Amino acid sequence: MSIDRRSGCPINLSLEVFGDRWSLIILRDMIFGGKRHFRELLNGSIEGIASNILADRLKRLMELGMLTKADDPSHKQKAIYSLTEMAITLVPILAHLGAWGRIWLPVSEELSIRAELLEKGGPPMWEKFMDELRHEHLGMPSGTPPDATVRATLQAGYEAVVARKATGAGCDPGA
Amino acid sequence: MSIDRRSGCPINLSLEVFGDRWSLIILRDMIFGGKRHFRELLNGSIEGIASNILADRLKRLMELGMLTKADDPSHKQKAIYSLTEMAITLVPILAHLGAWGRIWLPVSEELSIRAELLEKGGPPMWEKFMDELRHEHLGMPSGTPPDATVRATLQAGYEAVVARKATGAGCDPGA
DNA sequence: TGCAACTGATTGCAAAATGCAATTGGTTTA
DNA sequence: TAAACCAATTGCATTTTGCAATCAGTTGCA
Repeated sequence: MSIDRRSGCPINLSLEVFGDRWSLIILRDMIFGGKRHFRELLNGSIEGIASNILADRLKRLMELGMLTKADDPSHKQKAIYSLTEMAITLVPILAHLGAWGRIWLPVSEELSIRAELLEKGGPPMWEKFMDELRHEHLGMPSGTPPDATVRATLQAGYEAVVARKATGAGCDPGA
Repeated sequence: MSIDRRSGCPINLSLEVFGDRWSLIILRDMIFGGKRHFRELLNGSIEGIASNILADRLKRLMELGMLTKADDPSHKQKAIYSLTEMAITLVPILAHLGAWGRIWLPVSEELSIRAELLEKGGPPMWEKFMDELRHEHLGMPSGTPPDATVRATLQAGYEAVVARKATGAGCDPGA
């Protein structure tokens, strides 16, 4: 399950890191969903990852230097997974990937609003988001108040769409 | 082998399109290598794809709308594969992926020079490259002379590295 | 103290994907 | 007419995946 090294081409090597069905999903949930624990990733993923696959990919991503693991002081069995700088710099790629998917694939509105906001925010927003992730995961200092984070902005956009769709679907008593 | 639709998330859907070991390699060889025929892709790929996998992925990429196939007028059995606009717009993602891989993974110098040049060229170079691909694959008009193409620039960079490494390795009779 | 719920995993097993070599039916070239 | 070339396809062994059940240890609560 380690790297193959079929060739030294950067695209090939990148593909060997996350060219599978689950690795990037896990990183997405950690980056955009703020998930740090095994259970959060297991139960929180809408795609429904199996626990053995999750365990395997977490191990693999650690071996590849994308994640680190630490004990959670609040619970002797709890582990906290952290993104490394290597994983944090994936943000622009995820932003592009989301933008591409939004154009060409049958995305759902509520799940693509984050991609839309991130695309509109452009590189400055990505940089801000990466700084927030460095603060959260690497303990770097941060100048952003907790209520003005990029993640909170994206989450608010998501919730606005969900709320609007709920009323639009006939749940609004005034309609 | 068609799309799963585990969720409507743009990143997930993108992953279902090329979240495997070979699809993006094939697209890379078509985009950067100018490969259009089955044999070119089969024998030209340094990673060594098997013919059944190649056939399967070409079929799948056609079903997904990333490629089209046409008869080659020069040979009744020859098929020409063309990129669609959907595939051409992958160029910025490939550029980012190459840049990321170049930083974090053990890339080889000769295979990463293209990624370096593409990164240095930035979005203007990517746009020019996409226009060239539209000309080649979609028959759009082009204002770029054949010797000043982005692909030719990248290829020249590659060959310069190969030549330098060959002399540096002791093949230079004057050394 | 006892027990259920929760922690990060591991195991067994069937199904699917992969990689390899050989082969297919047809076309072109020498 | 024979050899080389064309885009695949087939058979088969190996590997990976996905699912359900299970594991041993920890915590919170009655």
